[in-house]
Parts: sequence; C-alpha cells; structure tokens
Amino acid sequence: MSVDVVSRDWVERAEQALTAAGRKRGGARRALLELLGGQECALTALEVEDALRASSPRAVSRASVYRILDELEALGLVQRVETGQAMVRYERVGEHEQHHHHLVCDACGLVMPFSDPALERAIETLSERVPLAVSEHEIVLHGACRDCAA
Amino acid sequence: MSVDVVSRDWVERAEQALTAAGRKRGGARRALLELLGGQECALTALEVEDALRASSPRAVSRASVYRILDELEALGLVQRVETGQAMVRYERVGEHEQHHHHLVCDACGLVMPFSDPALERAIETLSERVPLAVSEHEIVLHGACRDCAA
DNA sequence: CTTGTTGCAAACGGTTTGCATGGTG
DNA sequence: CACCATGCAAACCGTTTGCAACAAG
Repeated sequence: MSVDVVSRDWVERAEQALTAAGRKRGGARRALLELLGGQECALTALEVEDALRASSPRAVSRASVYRILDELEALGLVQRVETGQAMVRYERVGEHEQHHHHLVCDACGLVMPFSDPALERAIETLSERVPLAVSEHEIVLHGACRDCAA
Repeated sequence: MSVDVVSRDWVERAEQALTAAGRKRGGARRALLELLGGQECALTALEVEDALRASSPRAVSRASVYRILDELEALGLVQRVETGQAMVRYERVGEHEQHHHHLVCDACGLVMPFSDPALERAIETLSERVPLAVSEHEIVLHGACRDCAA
C-alpha cells in the first residue's frame, strides 16, 4: 500500500501551505496533521480528540482541534463530510488522491469511502445544466453494512 | 401547476398514516402538515416554527415541531436533508412525486431542488456493486446561485 | 518583542427531554 | 377515563469564543 507515502506527501504539503499562509508551527497542529495524514476516511472532531489523547502524552484541547480543522478546511487541505450522523466529519484532501464519496451504515455508524467514475461523469454533465455555479458536490449512500445486514 | 393537488394528497395520506399508527389528532400537527404540504423544498425546524408563528394565531412550541418531524420521519412521510448548513432540513416525501436532490448556495444559503434521471441511473447501478445494502442516497451540489455569482 | 498558538472554561445554538396540562377517541 | 398531544423550561451536547499564558520567527 502507498498509504504511508500519500499521507507523508499530504503532511508536507500542509506544513508548506500553513507556512506560506504566515502561520507558525505548534505541537497541537503537528499532532493533528500526523493523525489526519494516516487516516483512511473521515473522522469527527471528537474522534480526532480521542485519538490524539490516546496516542500522545499531552492531550490537545478540544478548542484547538476545531480551530485547526477550520484552518485546514479554509486552506483546502481538509474537507467536511456530512454523513447525517449529527456530527461533522473531516478528512484530508489529497492533491493526487482519487476523489471519493461515502457509504454510511445507519445501524452501526460505520463510514466507508467509495469512488465511481460513471457517477462523477454524470455529476459533471449535470453541473453545467443547473442554475448554480457548482464548486463541490457530496454524495452519501445510506444503508446497512455487511455485518449489520446479516 | 399541480402543487396544491400534490400537497393535499400528501396531507391526507399523512393523516391516514398517523391514525393507522394509533395517533390522535392535534392542532399543532395539523398546522405542521398543512405547512409541509405546501412547501416546494426542505425547511429547517426553525423555519417551520417561524412560518407557523407567522401564519397561525397560536404558536406551536419548538418541542412539538421537533417531535412531530421525528414522528413523520419515522413513518416515512418526511425525510431529512443534510445541506451542510449546521441545521437539519426536512421535506415531505410524496408517493408519486419525483425523487429529487439539492443545490445549495454557500453564499446566501438558498436551497433548490433538482432531479436528473442519468444521475439516478448511475446511483442505481453503483448501489449493487458496493459493500452496503443501500436504502437511500443523498446528493448535494454546492456552489454559488445566479444572484450570488453575479 | 511581535505575532501566531494553545488550553481552559464559559458561552452558544440547535435539539431533546421531563413534567404538568389539556384534548381526543 | 385512558392515553396521546402540547407547551414550557430545563437539560444536552457538539461547536465556538474570550482570555491569559506560551512559543515561534
């Protein structure tokens, strides 16, 4: 798998973008970047906080988690994902990573990524025939995952 | 337009479903059904409350708005829409109405419905190749509406 | 030393719940 | 008259903000 490589790229790019935006370095942000870089899919702010508390000796405050996620979102390094689970999720946006969407198990809350070229094409075509200058789109499929459907 | 006809159908169907579920009638619910029946697109709970306060002499309490919307959702008469605007939206589900999705203007908050057969087909095909027993799907296009893009 | 960064705790705002009252069947 | 429906106010909980202490450039 190239997950580690990808994430390392992203972490570096993020550090650069932050520096370019006139930001200074800080422990909390470094820890958060490291975490997001290694994630396969979207996390909630609370999950981020818990993961950081578990892996790091000094906890990162909740406020910082939200502040940093907002910052990263503004720089286009992270994107929000609305899964209809009452909490916003966040995931990194890789420059060369494949655009993807989400499957949500309404029974257990599991969130999985998926991607489909045909769907993207349909969205692209559609985007030109709609009374909106489309900048982004989000697709969420709800249902029961294999474990829960059994 | 057949909007009025459609909404009347829906209101009637809702009343029947509620009675069948062993519920009694009440003024708040009747007012809410009447309102949703006449809506073109999804409303937030707060918008529902305001609309009811404006049109009706006696206000409907916020708690009732949420309780009734939950009830209607459980019966499949209403569906939640996540537009990424920090508040959940609700809209009626018509039996013979066309399935649709939403365009959201991130600048002014405007929400518009749209539907696209090609997109639905793509979703349908995709649903069979995914590790999830898909029961629903939601598609949201974000961008700038005509007024805001100008 | 000037300016961004972080933690803590309090404030916010949408949503939910407990409880007493009132209306429906 | 049993039970659902409703209003009011308080509780909840994810998120945001104010402020003071710190650290990077």
